[in-house]
Amino acid sequence: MIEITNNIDFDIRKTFECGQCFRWNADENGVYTGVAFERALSLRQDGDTVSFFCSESEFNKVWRSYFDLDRDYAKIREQLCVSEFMKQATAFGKGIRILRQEPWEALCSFIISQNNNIPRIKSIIEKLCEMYGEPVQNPGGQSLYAFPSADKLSALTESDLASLRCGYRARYIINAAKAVSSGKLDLGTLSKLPPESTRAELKKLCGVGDKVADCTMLFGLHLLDAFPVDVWMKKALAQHFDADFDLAVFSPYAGIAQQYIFNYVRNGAFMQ
DNA sequence: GTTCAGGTCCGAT
DNA sequence: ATCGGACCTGAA
Repeated sequence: MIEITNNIDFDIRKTFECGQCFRWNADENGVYTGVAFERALSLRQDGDTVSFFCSESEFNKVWRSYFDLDRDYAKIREQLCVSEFMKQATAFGKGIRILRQEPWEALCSFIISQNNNIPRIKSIIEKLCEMYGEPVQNPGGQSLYAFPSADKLSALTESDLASLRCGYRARYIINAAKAVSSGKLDLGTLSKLPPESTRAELKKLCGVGDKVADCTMLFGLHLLDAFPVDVWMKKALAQHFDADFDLAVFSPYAGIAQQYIFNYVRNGAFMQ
């Protein structure tokens, strides 16, 4: 087990519940368990101490980067405090960190998320993992599965995904898997292109528009300036920002700003 | 029965 | 270029 102490800027609940990911779940004791990079992890938090139930080498090799622990979010929040609203949003979201999720998982998950609600999104993704993901070792006992590879999904047909009940998105998933698996879309080099090209490449996929492309960039490619705008963000921008507001003031962290704003308008009334 | 949910596609202007 | 309707699904 690894403990991070005196940890003033990492709140695992906020990080997992702020809407960026779909596969981390808490048990009745507040212990979160999830899977990434074909590994299961459980972790818990007491005050400013976060305990990772894994070896030190695994923590350093996988999870330190996954949780973006070497970035100074306090400093970024200072930059983002350009208005009273942003002061409130950043204060409310203090402790959120943008996860470095796997590119394919992010792309596929946000394709599934379109015009859908969160409980269904989660259940579709879990079913997808149970059906086609590789089982991972889990000291905690319960069966856990990795997110299925694009290669694996590229060999499926829409009828193979029928039991997911994901509707018209099944076609999008398989098409995207084929593009990635064949190399037509190279997720490995995508983040090295100019951001507008990255976005354009993603949007070539059927079922990937602005929102899904931006979520893939922010959450899957860790391009922190990507700024996904969904219905909640539209409302927030209309209500709390001038019409001529220039997002460039958030650069290069517009995506982190987005997450604070989204979390504040979406969860503000219910969490604290 | 209707509406809604972290949008996108497609055809009509 | 922009706009509106259709779209799988299942919970409320």
